[in-house]
Amino acid sequence: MISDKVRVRIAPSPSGNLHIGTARTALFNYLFAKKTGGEYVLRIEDTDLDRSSEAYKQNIFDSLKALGLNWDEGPDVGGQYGPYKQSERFDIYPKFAQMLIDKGYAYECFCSNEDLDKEHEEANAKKIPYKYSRKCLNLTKEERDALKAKGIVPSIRFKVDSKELVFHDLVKGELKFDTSLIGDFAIMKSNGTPTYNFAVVVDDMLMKITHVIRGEDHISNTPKQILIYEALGAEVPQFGHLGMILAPDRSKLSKRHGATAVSDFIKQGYLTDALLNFVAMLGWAPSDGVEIKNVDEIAADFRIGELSSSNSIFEYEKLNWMNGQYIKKMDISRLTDLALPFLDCYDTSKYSREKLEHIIEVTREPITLLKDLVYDTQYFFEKPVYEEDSKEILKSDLSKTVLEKFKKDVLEYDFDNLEDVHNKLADLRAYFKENHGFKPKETMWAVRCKITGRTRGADMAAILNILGKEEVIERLSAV
RNA sequence: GCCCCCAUCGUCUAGAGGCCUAGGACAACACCCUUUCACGGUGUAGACAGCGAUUCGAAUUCGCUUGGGGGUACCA
Repeated sequence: MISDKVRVRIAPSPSGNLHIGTARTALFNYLFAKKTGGEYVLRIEDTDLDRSSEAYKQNIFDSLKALGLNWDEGPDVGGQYGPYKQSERFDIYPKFAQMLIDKGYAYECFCSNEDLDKEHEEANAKKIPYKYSRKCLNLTKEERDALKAKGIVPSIRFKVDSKELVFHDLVKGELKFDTSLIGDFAIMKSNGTPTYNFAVVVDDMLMKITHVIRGEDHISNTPKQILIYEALGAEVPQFGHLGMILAPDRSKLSKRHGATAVSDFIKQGYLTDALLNFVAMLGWAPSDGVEIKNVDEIAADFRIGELSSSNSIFEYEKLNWMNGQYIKKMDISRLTDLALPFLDCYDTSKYSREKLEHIIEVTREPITLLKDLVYDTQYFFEKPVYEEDSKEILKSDLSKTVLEKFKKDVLEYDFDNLEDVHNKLADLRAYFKENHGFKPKETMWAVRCKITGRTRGADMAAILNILGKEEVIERLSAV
């Protein structure tokens, strides 16, 4: 047995910021571990040194942590099966490759890139599927030594025998492959580093991974990997392949479609809770039909076999809606913490923390993104900027009539008493309705436009309460 | 080209032979509520890709077609 306990992993390669699709894969692994009481490990797959970078690695850490997808074992926290960075495991792979050669499952290949390119071209010209020619399969020891003496460093290829390979996928069901279609593939590059397919198997084996849950772009790697497990004499883990996330044009979600990295979404003002919740609903549905759920609730209801096996399209409408729901319901203090960085274009120091929370509280209702707050709170921090429709409204006789009275009445308002302000405004509406036949809406528009420069915004009483008497009078007097 | 995966409203999905004249959510539209925007409420519109087969009966099973996606590297 590999392990009695479920052990899953998420293995991103640091050749880019944490992609939303990778985040979803991480989520499902996390949920599965959580549900089964298993362990969840993070492994950094940086065998391709040229494309990997420290900054990307850091972004992956930060994003995963921001999402709350904390790992039990990983490069930073350690664990008994480390190291958890492939570049720190380079001494491990050659041993297993050599073992495979010794057992006759692999062989050295001295073909140059040019040789290989030629084989590819020939196959293309003949319109037949490419398979490695096995030119180096039967080289004698003398021939190999001679090649090495010439300074040629070999790669190592896995010898693929023909057979039908079947495995049961956790989400797709039974999957069949004819291995005669797979050519002998490289497991070690001539530079001494392992190829992806080899490194994953060796690591998953050594790290005692029991379930490999990943995107369906890995389906075709799976037979190769199973072959390696078998050659290594290791127990094959269970595989589960998720459908992918596609852009609205049904192509792969990429930068040209906008944000793809979790950190991009966060920068735009998406809440990590909402992001996680949304992405979970791509391919999974709650049994009670309630879609707004936190990770714990999702984990409790999670069954891996219920994952949808088809691709899903990433549309912003629902994400935006969900984000809005979270913003409306989130604890105001926490929301304020998250919102403040977005408001650094204003001098927020003129308000107390209490007042700032109050500002967020009264402006949070209609927003979908935290960055919407920048526009929506402008008139709290700066003088109003009069928009076109407001200017029009203020020009009317109706508005002038209202403001004339309001300006006088306001002296009597108890600005610190929100309820009082509320009632006084109600009186104002009632007065103009009775005496002038103005609609409540029209009365309020006059006040709102004058004070905020806009026709829309937070509750008017709250605005007056926050701004305070002095500021309100000043705005009313300004021309 | 070859191999593999997938196919229910615009989107995310429920549905595992009769409970489906196909349910929910987002978006849309209408109305209600209302000091604006919004929230909330009530409605309307909107889908089983096509064709065959199995069956008394198919969105659900099978086959083909079409469409979409993935893979086909000494990238991961």
